[in-house]
Order: sequence, then structure tokens, then C-alpha cells
Amino acid sequence: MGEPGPGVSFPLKVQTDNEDFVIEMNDSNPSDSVGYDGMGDKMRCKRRKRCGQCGPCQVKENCGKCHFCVRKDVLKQTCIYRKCVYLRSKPKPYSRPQPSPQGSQSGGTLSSNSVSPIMRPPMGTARLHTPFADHMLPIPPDTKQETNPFLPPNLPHHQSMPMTAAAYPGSIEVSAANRGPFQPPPVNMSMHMSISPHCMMSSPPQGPQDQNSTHVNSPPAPTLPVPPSVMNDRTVGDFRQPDQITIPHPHPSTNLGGLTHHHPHIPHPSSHSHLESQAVMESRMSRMNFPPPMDSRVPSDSSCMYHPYSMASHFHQPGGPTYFPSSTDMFRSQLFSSMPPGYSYPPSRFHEGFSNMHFPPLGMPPTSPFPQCAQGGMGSLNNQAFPQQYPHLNQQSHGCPKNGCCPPVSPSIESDAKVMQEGYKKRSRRSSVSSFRSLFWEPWKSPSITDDVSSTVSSDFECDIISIDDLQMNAYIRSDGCNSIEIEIDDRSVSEDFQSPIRSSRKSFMSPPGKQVDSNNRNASPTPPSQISSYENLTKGKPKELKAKRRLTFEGTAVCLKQDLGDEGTIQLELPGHKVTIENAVLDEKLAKSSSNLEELLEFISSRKVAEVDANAGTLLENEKDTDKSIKTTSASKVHI
DNA sequence: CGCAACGTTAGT
DNA sequence: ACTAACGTTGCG
Ligand SMILES: [Zn+2]
Ligand SMILES: [Zn+2]
Repeated sequence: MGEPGPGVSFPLKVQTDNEDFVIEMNDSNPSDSVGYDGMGDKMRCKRRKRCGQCGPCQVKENCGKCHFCVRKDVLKQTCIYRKCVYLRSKPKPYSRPQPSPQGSQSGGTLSSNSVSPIMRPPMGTARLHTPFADHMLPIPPDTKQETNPFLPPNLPHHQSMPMTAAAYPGSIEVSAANRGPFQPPPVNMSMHMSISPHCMMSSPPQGPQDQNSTHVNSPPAPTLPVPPSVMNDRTVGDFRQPDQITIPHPHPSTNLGGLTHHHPHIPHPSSHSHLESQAVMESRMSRMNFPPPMDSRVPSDSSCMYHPYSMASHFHQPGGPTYFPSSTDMFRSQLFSSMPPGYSYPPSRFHEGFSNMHFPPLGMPPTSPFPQCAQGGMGSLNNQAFPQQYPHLNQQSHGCPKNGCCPPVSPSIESDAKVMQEGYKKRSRRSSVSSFRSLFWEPWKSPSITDDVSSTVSSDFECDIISIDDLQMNAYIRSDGCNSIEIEIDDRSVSEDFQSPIRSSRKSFMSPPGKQVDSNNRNASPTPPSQISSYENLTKGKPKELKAKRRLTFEGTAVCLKQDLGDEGTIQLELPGHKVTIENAVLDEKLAKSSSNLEELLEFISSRKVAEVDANAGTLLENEKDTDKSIKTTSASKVHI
């Protein structure tokens, strides 16, 4: 076999009991860069190898029926069902994005590791991915098994579609607590985030970079094929083009499997109730996960950008081929690179007969974080990333994690929460999978939240301190740079009106960094003692966490969290205010570290009497309105998106 | 553009 | 050397 097994090369997939991680090579590593033929200016990528993580890569056998299999001798192409999503994109000479002076992060306090942020397969892609993004996988014609059209022929279901993280479309891990041991510290955590009621038009605090280009529109995250289980309800409609895709909504009764998870192996939160919101949140968060250009995912000198590719016709199987997106790509979205975005869009023929839902462009121009990806500009949605060979399926570009190539970016989910809500309501009963997937595919757009929202946003605060003007509150928002956002709010500054009656009784479920427990029962990762101690030192005996005690909601407004990633662009998370509740705000060590002036911060907080130490504290944003749709927050006040 | 062909690279 | 299949080229 020409291609090495998945385990051989990066991205390396690591699975723990509770989590799956993907470790990619850090582009900084010169060795990874090898592969260029010569030093030419163009530096070409060395031949890429299959990632071994995506759904197709999990397929070990050729279907024997696809176009490529049938004409294998002549075409010399891998089975369409086995074609790595990362390889679907056309290799392209990549010019390394200019890393920002510091690693690309504007204020990042957090340092990145050599290990690039782990991309959670969309499971997800990501997920969600990503919002993350999936590449659509062709559904193998059913050769032997009529039962599951989604599985490649001849392969056992379980085998063909491994539930590995990679296989899930969209799952994005959000909270730091959930990260696996291997996960590197958040890279872009700098936190210049601003939260504003209307985020729609908020502009990044600064940024040399064009907002558009930098905005989190992450390139589509590469996605992995959706596990068969997830595909059950999928219909052709699922393959609509991004702009045609409606907001995804998992079917309540459908096994969403990977779609919802953050962790493939972990059972998804029991109820479906949160799926949607989670999915949305996750997808958006995924954007935040983009690795900085520096990140390995970003092609280094040697790396190449790949464009998504689509194999429309190739995938079309006589038997009624269907595509399904892989979510893996989502995780490789450009920005966070971890999400691969990749979604291939189904051939036009698949679109026919399906409703077209257009998502009006919402405010955020989709742009890919990476310059290379930016080619499409706003139109990037339609970037043709696909190699010439597979034009139809153009997906957003993703990089290949291997060989120094850019990893796929997580697709950003485009639909805003609101839209999703609506969609959810409308379609929840149907196969929501398709729509759900759209999350991952669609480029990031500003939420339509605006409809609901009345006021305008405040804006752009560049520092850690965030204020929501409309609510007259002060908050510190911190993102781990990867998957979570922590918000510290002086609830006192907020009027009671905003409190949510619904969850008022609920105590914070947020716990201190060292003991974070995910509300979803996901694994929690303890904070290393060392960190804690350091935090203590910082605080000098002050409470480790300061939290707000009341639950706060933002009815009637949209909450926008924006993070300036510096060169990487800006990440913006927008949520309908009515769906956001802040139950507790915590200032933990990480947050504290993010503060340019911890002393002052502590003092500030203390002065406001916000401080309250509660071992169990924890939360952040929670979706209030509908439990089913509520956005779950997880430990450490991380918001999972 | 979409695609078939095939040279070439790379793992066994 | 053999096999797999990536990447490029060129045709329609
Ligand atoms: Zn095949
Ligand atoms: Zn792959």
C-alpha cells in the first residue's frame, strides 16, 4: 500500500477514553516542511498523503464499484469513498501567511504549543464543523448491503464509518476542560474580545487585517464523512449548496451521533434538547479554534493550501449516490485551522428538487482567515478550492494536515442561532441532519439575530474587559483560544430585568479550573496544580475565582463576543440575547493571566462585590429559552459553541 | 470547466 | 519491484 496507515503520520489521532484528539504537526517544525521539491519560489508541496483521520481514510476497502475503482488501472485514483477529504482539495502553492509578530496573536497571553490545537474531528467537525465543515462523502453505492446506503459497499457499517472523532461532522470541542491531555494550550487566546449587544456590525478593535478577510469566516472546515448512523435521515437535499442549505437542525429523534458531540466516544448529552444550540454554538466556536497561521496547520513554507475539492460526478453512483459531508474539515478551518472545512458541495444535480433556502448574507463577510483562502473574498463561499479535477465539489479550501499542508479549516457554521432556532422548530421533526450539516458548511455569516435585536452593539473593546453597554455591565471575557469562552461579569451591574427566571434556581455548575466538570458529563480535565498555584500566586491569596452570582440574560439583544486574533483575523460569536444567560461569571487563573493587570482586575471586581468564591461555580452562557435548545455551558464557564 | 490519462512519488 | 494513488496535463 502506498499510503501509510493513519497512525503513521500526522495529524496524529489520539484517543483517550473520553476524547479524541488530533495532533497535527506544527508547521514551525522544519522537518515537516520538507516535501518541497526544490526551493523554488513556488515551493510546491510534496505529495500529500491521506490524513488517516477522515472518514474516507477510515475506509479500508475499495468499493469496487465507483468510477475510480472500476477504472482503477487507467485512472489510478483511489476509490472515491476512500479519498481523503484533505486530499480532495487541490494542492496549491502556499505562501505562508505572515505570522503576526508574536505568534500571530495580538495580545495573546496564551502561548501556543508546538502541537497545533487539536482539531477535533468534526466529529466535527467538528465537526461541527465548522461549523466546522465536512466534505461530503459520496455514499457508496450499496453493493452488498442494501441496508445502509450510507456505508461504503462491502464494508461493515461499523468499520466503514468509524465513529472516530474524525468521522463526526461537527463536533467541536469547546471547553478547555474537555480537552484532552494533549491539547495544547489555547493559542489565540489573546483576548481582545468585545461583547456587545448587537454584534452584527461590530468591527474588530484593531487590526491591521482586513476584517473581512480575517473574520472568522473560516474557511470551511474540512469535515469528515458523517457516520452512517448520522446519515440515516439524510436526504439528497442535504447536499444543497451552501447558500441553499437551510439551517441544520438535528432531528430530535435522529441519531445525531457525531454531529452533536464534542467527543466522539462520549455519549452525547442525553437529551437532544441541546443539540441544536450546541451544534450552533459549537460550530461557531469552531471558528475560534482556528489555529494561528503559525500553527502547524497552516502550511509552513513548505505547506500548501489546498482547496476543497468536490467529486461530484465521481461520487455519483448509479445506485443513488449520496453525499455526505464529512465534518472533519470543519475542524480544520483556516482560522483555527483546526477545523477543516471542507465541505464539498454536492453536484448541482443533487440540488434539484430540493428546497432552496437561502441564507441571506448576514453581516459577517465570509472570509477565510488565511490569505490564501481569501481568494474568494466575500465570495469565498464559493471558493473554488477544488482541484481542477473535482470542480463541482468545490468546497472551501482546507489544508491538509499532513505534509505541512494546511489542515482543513473548520467550516464555520453560518446560520445564526436564531435561524437555527427557527429552523429547528420547523424541521426538528424531519431529517435535520441535512440542515444540521449546513451549519458546518456555511460560511460564517452574521446572524440574523439582528432581527430580534434592538440595540446596537457596543462594541469593540479591545481589552479583556468587556462591557455590554446596553446592559450596563462589565465583564471580562476570555477565550481559551480554542474552544471556549469564559466570561466574567459583574452581574451587579446588570439590571435584574435580565435575569432569567427559568434557571434562576439553578446554581452555578461551573467549577474552578481545577475541578471543572462539564455539565454534560463530559470529561473534565483538572487544571494542573502548577497552574493553579501560579494563579494563586498571582492572586496573592485572593479568591481564585470571582464570580457573579446571578444569572443574567440578555433578552432582546444579541450578544456578540468578538476576539481579535490579530493577523488571523477576528472571531466573532454572535448569539441571540434571549438565548444567552450568564449564570456565573468566573475569573479563574486563565482569565487572570489574560489580564494585563491582574491586580487591578481583582480590585475592580472585588470592589464591585462580584467576587464570590464558589467551588462549584461555573457557567457562562446558557441558553435560556428552550431547554431543548439551550446552549449548554460547560464547566469553567466555557461556552460551547 | 470537467474529466481521463498517466507520470510520478511513496510505502511495502 | 510492486502497488497505490497524488498531482499534472491535456483534451473536449
Ligand atoms: Zn470505489
Ligand atoms: Zn483523510
